[in-house]
Amino acid sequence: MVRMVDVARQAGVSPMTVSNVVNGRPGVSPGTRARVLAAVAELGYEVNATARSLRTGRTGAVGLVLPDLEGPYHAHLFNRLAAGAESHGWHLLLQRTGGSREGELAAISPAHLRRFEGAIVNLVRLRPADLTRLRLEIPVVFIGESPVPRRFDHVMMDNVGGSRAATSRLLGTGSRRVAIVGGGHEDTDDMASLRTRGYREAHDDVGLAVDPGLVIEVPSYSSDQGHRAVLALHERDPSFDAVFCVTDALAMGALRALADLGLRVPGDVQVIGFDNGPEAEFTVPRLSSVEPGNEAITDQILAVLQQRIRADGAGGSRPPATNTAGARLVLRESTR
Amino acid sequence: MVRMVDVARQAGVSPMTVSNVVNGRPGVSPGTRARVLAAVAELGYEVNATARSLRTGRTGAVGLVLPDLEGPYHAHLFNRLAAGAESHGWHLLLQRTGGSREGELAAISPAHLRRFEGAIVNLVRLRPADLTRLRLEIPVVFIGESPVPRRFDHVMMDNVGGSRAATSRLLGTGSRRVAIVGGGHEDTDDMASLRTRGYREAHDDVGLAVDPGLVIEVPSYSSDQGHRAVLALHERDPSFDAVFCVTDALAMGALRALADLGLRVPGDVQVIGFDNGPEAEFTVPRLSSVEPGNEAITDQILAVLQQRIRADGAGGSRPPATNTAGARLVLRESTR
DNA sequence: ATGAAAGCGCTAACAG
DNA sequence: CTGTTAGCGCTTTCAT
Repeated sequence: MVRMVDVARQAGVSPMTVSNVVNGRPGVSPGTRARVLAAVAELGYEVNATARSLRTGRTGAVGLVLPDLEGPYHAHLFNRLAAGAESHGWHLLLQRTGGSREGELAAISPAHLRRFEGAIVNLVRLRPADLTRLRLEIPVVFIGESPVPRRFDHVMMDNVGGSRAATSRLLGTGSRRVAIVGGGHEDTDDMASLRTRGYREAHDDVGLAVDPGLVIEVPSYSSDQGHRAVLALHERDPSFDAVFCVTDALAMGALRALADLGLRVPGDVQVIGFDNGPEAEFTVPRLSSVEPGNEAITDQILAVLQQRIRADGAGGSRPPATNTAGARLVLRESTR
Repeated sequence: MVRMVDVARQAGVSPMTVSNVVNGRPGVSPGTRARVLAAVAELGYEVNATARSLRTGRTGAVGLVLPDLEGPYHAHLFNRLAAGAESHGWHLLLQRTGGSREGELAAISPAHLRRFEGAIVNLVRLRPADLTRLRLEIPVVFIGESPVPRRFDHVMMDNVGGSRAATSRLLGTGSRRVAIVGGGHEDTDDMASLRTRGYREAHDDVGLAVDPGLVIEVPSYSSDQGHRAVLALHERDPSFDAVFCVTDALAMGALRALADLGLRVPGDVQVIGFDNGPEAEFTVPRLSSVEPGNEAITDQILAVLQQRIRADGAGGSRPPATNTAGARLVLRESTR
């Protein structure tokens, strides 16, 4: 391995001068700079990021911690954030927790998080109580629906508003028996509960009661669960005339199940998803979906993170922010 | 930040003893160990991975370098590899190149790669000529179809065999005008060329000539390209009666385009994809696809990498291996 | 079984 | 403009 001292020797200068050249710091004469750069090229020197990081405490890398990459939503999130991070001068590295308690605890431990200058973390299993004693040694922005203690920054989408808009649309176009796939008890503030809250509010708006039999919980948000849920519902009670799925992945499974059942979409059953990923354009029929403001969310996350990273150490940092991005409905062929 | 010295002071021992306890090394009396662990718990000490890494040269992290996460294939690859890496005691971190020359060059520079103990790299833009002078300072296994110099380990799937099987099936079930979406010139060894080779071989097998008008190049392998390609082909020459898409993502777009055109699948046009991702189960109609041996590939990649990491420094490491995993056809509703 | 010394490669702070 | 000193937190080596 070629070290800075080797370059220094080769160029006949001190390591410090090499450091100054390599890092583009001012105050090096053109001649010296040229000799150093020549030595760098000749020896094929590359800075040792680990050593630099130990010395400066900065790594240039930002971590994105996600449960996994099932379903397209997280993949697109990563793509958008990676592109955005680039323009902030960071490298985004994705780490997976597997969606388990242990995986999440390990991922947010200082030992792992210190690889990064800052992190964007999406928890799904840990409860706020698990986080009360958490000491974060780097700036962290939490994303996703899992509630976190107030003292942390949290960027999320407008789950309630988006679900309410979707459900209102279904109820406003003749559907009376709207199922929600991926619904929950509304007794917590996780994704299932929040989106169920909007679903119920839309029912309240038109004076309709929610039938608990139409609120379907699922263990995960992948397509196979959507498929399975709709088949099971139809078996139990085929009276539903619309399905609101809390993710696009679930909705893709639901569309497949309706095709299996010989039901027409949107003629017999309307379907709306949530996320508005690129694949919504290519399902048969094309999927109507809640667009959660993906662009705005990406920008907000990175803005908050940059603020925190810059302010780190400096006093007067703003109080933690819970930012909510607006959602709107994108109508395609799966609704009337 | 709590350091090892702090723990040592608290426990009344030397830093070295703390190090021994924290790393589970033998030769520490039970009493001392207990006192150290108590101090660790009380102060909330976590080892500083950066410092450890600078000293030992090992990071515990393995990098996966991919162009991006467009389309489901790479996302599933990441999931599988992350799970596998876990069981080898590594953390898998995903880094994106954006699919550009500069992005790829930056990602494989020692500066970035040294964050990792080993890396799995999928290049799409760089040619072997760009890699001839490349000095890798950590073990790297290349994956994907982009050819790399012989001296590197390379794990890939059986592109030619898989494509040949898919095309043979189409030709064997009555189709005579089989288009390939994502095809290439066969003058290089990239994915498009390899899969086109199998496509041509299948034609040769039955004594049919390939119509160059049915070989459709695309700039990327996402669904919108598949959609666009099929619409354009139909406009130019609607005589095709089957479409072989070199990725599932393309095939999803193709299915959507055929629906737009009012063509029945598989009645009017048969469709086969490549990758056999989970979403192939949920398209309408369900997508027949080439299963490239995903499980086997994951295992091979990790096995080769572990071998290299363990052998690093030790002499007698085996010559670079080019492993090819077998492919087989999974038939669903989009074929007859 | 435990500890002291040295150093991984780099850069902040200061001196010249 | 350039160099010297010191040390980031940890672990290897060797002594006790």
